[in-house]
Amino acid sequence: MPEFRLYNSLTRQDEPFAPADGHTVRFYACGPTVYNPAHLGNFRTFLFEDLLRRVIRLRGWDVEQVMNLTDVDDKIIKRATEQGKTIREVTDPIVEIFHADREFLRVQRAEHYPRATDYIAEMITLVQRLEQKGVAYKADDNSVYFAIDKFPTYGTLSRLDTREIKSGARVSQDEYAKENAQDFALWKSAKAEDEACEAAWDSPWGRGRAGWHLECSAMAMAILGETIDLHAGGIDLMFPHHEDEIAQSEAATGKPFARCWCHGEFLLTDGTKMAKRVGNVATVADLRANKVSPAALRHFVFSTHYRKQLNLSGEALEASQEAVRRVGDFADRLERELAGTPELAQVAETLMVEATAALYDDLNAPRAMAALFDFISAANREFDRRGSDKGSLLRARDVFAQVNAVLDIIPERGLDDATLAAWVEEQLRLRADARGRRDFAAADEIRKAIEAKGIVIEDAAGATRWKVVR
RNA sequence: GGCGCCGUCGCCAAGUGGUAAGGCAGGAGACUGCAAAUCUCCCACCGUCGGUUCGAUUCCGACCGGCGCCUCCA
Repeated sequence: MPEFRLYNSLTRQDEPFAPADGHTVRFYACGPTVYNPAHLGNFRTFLFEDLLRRVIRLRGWDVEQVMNLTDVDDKIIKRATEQGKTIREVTDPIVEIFHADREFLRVQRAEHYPRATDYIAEMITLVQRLEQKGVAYKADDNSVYFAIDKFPTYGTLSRLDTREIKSGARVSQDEYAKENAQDFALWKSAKAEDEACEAAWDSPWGRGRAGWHLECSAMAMAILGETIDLHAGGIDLMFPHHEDEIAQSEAATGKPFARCWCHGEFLLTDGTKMAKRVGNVATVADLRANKVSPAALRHFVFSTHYRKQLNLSGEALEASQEAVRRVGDFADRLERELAGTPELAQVAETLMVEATAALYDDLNAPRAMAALFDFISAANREFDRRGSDKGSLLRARDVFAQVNAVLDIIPERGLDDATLAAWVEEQLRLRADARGRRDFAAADEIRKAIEAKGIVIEDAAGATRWKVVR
């Protein structure tokens, strides 16, 4: 079995990866802040994490994955205040949308989706541990901060020299309570609006709420343990979020927080980062409105390596839509065929070897997909030769299923509409009659009528097949 | 100012020190009544300029162009 390798942001190198216990990968992925439906940029990261999860399972390991839901932060409080709601009333519907979108894009369910507000006690305990270690201090504003100069290795992940953060960087001017501009909040004292929307809790430092960075450390350690195998997220989280997670966690436990860090690159639109502030976001709702299939989006995302920026365009999406159509047609054929040639088994082995080699090589999905398309061509060729080897067919099905269990890019079938189906079958009977009479004009008329309903027909040797294409 | 990434066929995109995967689009055939699907064949010398090397798209340097992080952020 080929070695499973991942690029570790911590060492900036490809490294062999295996779970510490040799069995279960303890995996933490930073999740969404639930004040707005996640956009496709967010989902690119979740798709990359889905790929990672599925490849880990292909490799034979179990996964215990945590994805947090940040359900208390400035933006949520702002929205709650504007709408006169509690933060829970703001976040609950968004959490539902997140899961619906997630399912739509076939992102597998993680084992845990902890909400930050359900782990306040763990966060308070963590802050207390940090106070005991002397790396946290309470400021005049009743907030608690982490003193980064008490944590000498601060900056290791992002390689940002704190002394160099100057000209281009904007440092918030209003947080004067901090001893050092780089210190970050562990616990924020409550303001009136926080109380109004139920975003404040009791603590040893008075009413307040946990800082954003703290939740990930607290929940990761509470659910997965003090040293986890894998921590993933978008590249933008590397600094300061992940840097701060490392500082908090390791200062408290004295142990490494995550053995391997993985960061996914951005999705761009029109050449710039997809972000609400830029106003170029696209969502799963847009995808649905434009009838882009989830399989096509997955193909599109996986056609570029996860550590490379990817530009979203209608053209690229259409190419993926078409590519995935081919995969779907082949999947149908694989089901339909009764046997293959002996060579088909060999072709399947090649796919298995090449796809796993690519996937285990730092999740090289583009290469795995190339292997898949090579396989589809070769297998089609073998089927055209009309063999009678049952075993090779079964092997081809098995390997195709294994690769697709990772990529999951077979487009969904058209909606089951019994009335429409009956109508199509009736039309096809009429058409068959017309063709039998060699009345091709009439046959073509019928085909046109069927195609007008978004259905394409294929005259095969025995019968005529049809499928919904839109 | 600091840190980092990228520039490969019309579009998307892998990859390697010894003359470039795959997808989409396109062209020519086969099959078909015609289509559709499928098959066959065709379709790039890797941003520019230097350097290292027997040999570089692949290493080094400079330059040009694009993007990101350093602030909430997937």
